[in-house]
Amino acid sequence: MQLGDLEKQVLHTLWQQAPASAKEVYAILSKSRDGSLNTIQSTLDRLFKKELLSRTKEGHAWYYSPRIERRQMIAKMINQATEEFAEHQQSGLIAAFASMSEELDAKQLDELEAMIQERRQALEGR
Amino acid sequence: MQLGDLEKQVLHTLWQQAPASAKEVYAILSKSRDGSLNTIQSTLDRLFKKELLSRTKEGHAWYYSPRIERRQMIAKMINQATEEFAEHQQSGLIAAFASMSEELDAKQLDELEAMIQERRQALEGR
DNA sequence: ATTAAAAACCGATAGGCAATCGGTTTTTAA
DNA sequence: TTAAAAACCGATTGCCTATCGGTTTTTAAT
Repeated sequence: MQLGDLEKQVLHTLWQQAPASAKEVYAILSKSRDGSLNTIQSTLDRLFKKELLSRTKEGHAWYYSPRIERRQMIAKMINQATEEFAEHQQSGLIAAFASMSEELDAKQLDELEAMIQERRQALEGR
Repeated sequence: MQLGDLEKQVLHTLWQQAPASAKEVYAILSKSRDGSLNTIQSTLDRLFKKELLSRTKEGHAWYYSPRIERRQMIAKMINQATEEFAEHQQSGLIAAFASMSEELDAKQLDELEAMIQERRQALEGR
């Protein structure tokens, strides 16, 4: 899944505020970039066709929402990256750790462990 | 950094066996794909210009090697993904964990913790 | 119902980049 | 010196994003 710059900006916008119509997205993005409403519209359309957005008709216009959360998107990208480059298919996160641990300091390791604990709790509570 | 399919295949090849000349890479890749030596040559050239490969002249031909290890490449892709999509720039790995932990089971958590321990050892030993 | 405005939809175009390869120049070694 | 090998150059194709003009469809007001 390859995303262009504008597509990413539109996704960002919708993660902050959804659902939103083409006009609304345009209103937000036109503060920081040029281009016409039509361009936003076809970008929304492209994202919709890529199944990254859902949409419902509210009154007159389509209202778009992301189909996946930001963090799921990140997870997806990480899985994609590791699939493409890792030797043996391991869990994306395990591969990620193997690849990045050398840059982590003690504090970040603490942070990670805290998150692991949290996750363990969540697993137990079922 | 955007990489095409062939570029990835060439990188894979060189991670397995480097340095290698265009001819050597071609010999390996032509087992599983069509295309001419020239195509491999220009792909190597593109990767070289992208600074993903280094090369030295050994005798008659250029011999190419990856400039970064596989795992560094993965780390790079992960950092790129998180930069593009994360809200606040946190460490790529921390973002990754936040994004992916929900899919981890107890066994994988154990694995992660083991790696964290290893990393702690490495940090102490200095 | 009619019509004007709003929005969606369609199609064309430009630009960037990977992949591809023919042909030419340069290098090497016999 | 020259034939073979390799590098280098340039052109082409195809794919995809971004862009927007123009047309059709939908909506809402009179």
